Amino acid sequence: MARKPGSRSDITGPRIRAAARHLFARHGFAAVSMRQIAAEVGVQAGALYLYTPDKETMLVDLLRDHMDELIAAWDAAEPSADPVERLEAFVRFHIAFNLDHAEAVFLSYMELRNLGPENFAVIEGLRRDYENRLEAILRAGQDAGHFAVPDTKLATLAIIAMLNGVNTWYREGGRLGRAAIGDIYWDMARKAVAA
Amino acid sequence: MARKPGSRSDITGPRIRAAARHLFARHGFAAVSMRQIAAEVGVQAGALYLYTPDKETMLVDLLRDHMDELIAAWDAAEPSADPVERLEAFVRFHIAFNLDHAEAVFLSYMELRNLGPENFAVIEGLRRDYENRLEAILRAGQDAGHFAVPDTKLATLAIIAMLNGVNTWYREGGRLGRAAIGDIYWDMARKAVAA
DNA sequence: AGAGTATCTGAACGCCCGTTCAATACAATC
DNA sequence: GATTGTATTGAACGGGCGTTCAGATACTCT
Repeated sequence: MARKPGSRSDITGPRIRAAARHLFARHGFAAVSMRQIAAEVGVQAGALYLYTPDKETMLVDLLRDHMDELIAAWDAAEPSADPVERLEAFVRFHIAFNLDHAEAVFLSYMELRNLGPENFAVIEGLRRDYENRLEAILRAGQDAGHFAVPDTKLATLAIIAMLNGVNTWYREGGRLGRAAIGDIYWDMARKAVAA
Repeated sequence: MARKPGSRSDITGPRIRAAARHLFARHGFAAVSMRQIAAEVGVQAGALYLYTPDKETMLVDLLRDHMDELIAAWDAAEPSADPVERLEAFVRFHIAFNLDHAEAVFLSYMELRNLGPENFAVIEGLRRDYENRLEAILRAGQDAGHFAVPDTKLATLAIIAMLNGVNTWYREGGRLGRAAIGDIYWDMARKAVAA
């Protein structure tokens, strides 16, 4: 046997990425073998190397694509210029996006330590880019007198950490729907930075 | 060679636990081999099995001991009966304890997925015990009219997630000392749940 | 129909894994 | 100083790891 009927790289490629993302998120990067990923896709391990030079590159590509998508989605949202409304939009956006990309979010926070220094720096830089967008909102609101935070950078990190927490407990079909969760977290975030 | 000079189980045991905690936190449970842990301690891999039946038990013992210590430390603190003062004490306690046990905290959040179902349930139960202590504070403050949270359980999880965030960026000798960090997070937490 | 290219297999490479265990050197006790 | 119990080695077990590559099959284009 060799090439399989119906095989096409633009089908197999995404399937490999999805399988890797799923398995890495579920069991951890180090605990998942190339053979397991291949089995999930239905190919032999050797075939993976048509799509990635090595295992670590597979991970860093997943992380970078996720961070790029996150930043692009927020930039595309283009909410109101008012800092308070912007903050509300950010809170709701962040929760919704993270719930829609739970596996990639999990990976982005858990598997950074499996990256070499240069790959680590790339992902860390993208994360900072995203954080800076929230920090700019807080600073603008502070300057306009709507917010009063003791430390802008810490408030940024505190809000993001708080919002990220949703992913650890949210289950589809649970007590609260996504809209209700957005309402609740917006209430807490708003008050936390209120003047 | 066999038994080594000066060898005693009450010395080697803690050294093995410390090495495992350190290496698991740094590289991840699955990425660390028994031989690496043994090398860090200065023994052969086989010697580890005098101290643990297997690798997973090593991890779950670390996690359970950490959670037990966390809960015992908070219960020993016995702060004021006033909900607002209790919440302030909790915020400062949680940050301080987590910074003092950064590796174990990291493990407790990252490596649960490497546990079998029964071990997972044990650690998850201890975590819930701890969360319930904060939830009780919030409920008491709510009943007394000092707090106004839209959802007590979510407020509990939101505050803990926010406080846990400190561990991801804190570095010894950084811009802010621990006391200042406690002040800043207490300010935000207080306002987030304020009536 | 035939050539060329894209896709995948299957076997192999050297290496490391978690775990077991008989042998053995030291410590503790008397 | 002899004896008993404790702590450890070092080798071995079967198996899985990431990665490479020659060969084989399926599509695509002319």
